[in-house]
Amino acid sequence: MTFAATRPAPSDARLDATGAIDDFGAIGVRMVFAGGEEIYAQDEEACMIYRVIRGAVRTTRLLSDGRRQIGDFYYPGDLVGLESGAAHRFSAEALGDCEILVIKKSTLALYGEDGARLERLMWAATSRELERTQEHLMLLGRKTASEKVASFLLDMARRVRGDQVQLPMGRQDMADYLGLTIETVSRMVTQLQSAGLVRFDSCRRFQIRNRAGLEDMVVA
Amino acid sequence: MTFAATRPAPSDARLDATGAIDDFGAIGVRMVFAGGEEIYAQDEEACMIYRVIRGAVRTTRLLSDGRRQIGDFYYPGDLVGLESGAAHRFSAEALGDCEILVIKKSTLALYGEDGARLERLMWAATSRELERTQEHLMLLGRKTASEKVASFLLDMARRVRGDQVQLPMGRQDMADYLGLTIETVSRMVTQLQSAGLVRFDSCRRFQIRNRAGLEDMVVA
DNA sequence: CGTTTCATTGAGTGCGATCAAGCCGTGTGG
DNA sequence: CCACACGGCTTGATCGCACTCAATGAAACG
Repeated sequence: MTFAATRPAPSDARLDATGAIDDFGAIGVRMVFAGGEEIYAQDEEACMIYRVIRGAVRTTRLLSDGRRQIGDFYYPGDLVGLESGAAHRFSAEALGDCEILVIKKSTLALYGEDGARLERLMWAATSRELERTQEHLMLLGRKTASEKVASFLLDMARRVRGDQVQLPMGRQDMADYLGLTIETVSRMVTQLQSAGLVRFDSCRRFQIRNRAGLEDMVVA
Repeated sequence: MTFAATRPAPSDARLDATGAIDDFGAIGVRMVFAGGEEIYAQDEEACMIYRVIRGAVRTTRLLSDGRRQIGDFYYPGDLVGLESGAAHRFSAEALGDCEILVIKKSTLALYGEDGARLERLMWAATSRELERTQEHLMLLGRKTASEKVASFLLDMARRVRGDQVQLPMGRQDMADYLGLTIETVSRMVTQLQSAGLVRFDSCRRFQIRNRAGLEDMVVA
């Protein structure tokens, strides 16, 4: 099984227009980021929250010696940057070109009743974020490499309607999310494919061939 | 280096009296739990929150084949059980005898302005919880065994005033928190002690001998 | 067509897990 | 008071999963 790279086109973050999507109404500014661009930095003050409109985002944390951990991946509709009271523990980066609604937290207070409603939404989102992080904890602490990759692929498949799944991230990002090396991820993918559980059409596109079998790997 | 067991005395959970401590005022009921007793179960509906008054609590999650992950340890003043909207992802257990203030979430609404203030407190606590969990993520995903144990001991030492630290948990709990086996934890402790970084007077009591050296192990 | 970048594969290593004693402090009963 | 058993901790020997190092393959781009 051998697939190769797809490179994102580099470009500048551009201010676009005042955003206007469902829950967050006209609050905030829409921005466009190119693949790999930083949305906010680790240790930066956390005064904004970000909502993905199009594309995908990853949050990453770097150790001084270069080891990297990805906190989570975010997709259209998700809120990014809730993580903290003061400073961001992770940085956020565009994963391929994407469009982000940037909202200043302090402005929410100006919107009175609506602002309060949005704050409740943020709390709910923070709570869900915590749940996902706890699930991630279990995966990192107590699952084997093949279980990690199987869990990940199932999780990705859950997000889409059809059975074709398009991955917005490369193998290195998967590895840094799962606490593995890129080589191990690659081997596990090959192994899952050999076992007939999944089928990769290209390195970023797959379908599940045997959902029950895949779910059995994940234990519980 | 060889230390042995200290066994907790078994007893029943007893209802005590209506609690009355700082922020949460007279809301809630104080209860006493014996070491090892379950405070709430995995998958149980999450309608209560719990505040540690005395003793310590661990949250744990079990995989069907017995693998266990500890989410976090909680100490006096900490809120437990914020984790979720609907059902608890982890169970909570007393770690040695302890005293817990149990608060029904729905009653907070009855307290009007005060209730709203407490809800804000809960959000802040949820946010802090998320931060701690993210730190834990980094530890599980990208740190070595010795770094994990060193991080843990530093973290425990941060909680106390003097330089004598008393651990409320045994080696198995440390292992399940750090994503290691009990044997590896034991070896790393021995190793840190041989290196002159810490000194264990008994298996649950230690002091830091070389803080800078210990901090150097943790990378960043 | 060469370069670049990411993915896959192979060979060998090492860290942490597993299996198995042994140790120590505590509790129990003669 | 001592003998013994029990549970938690430590230590040793060995194993194996995932990492490391290295080479190759496959697409995208100038």
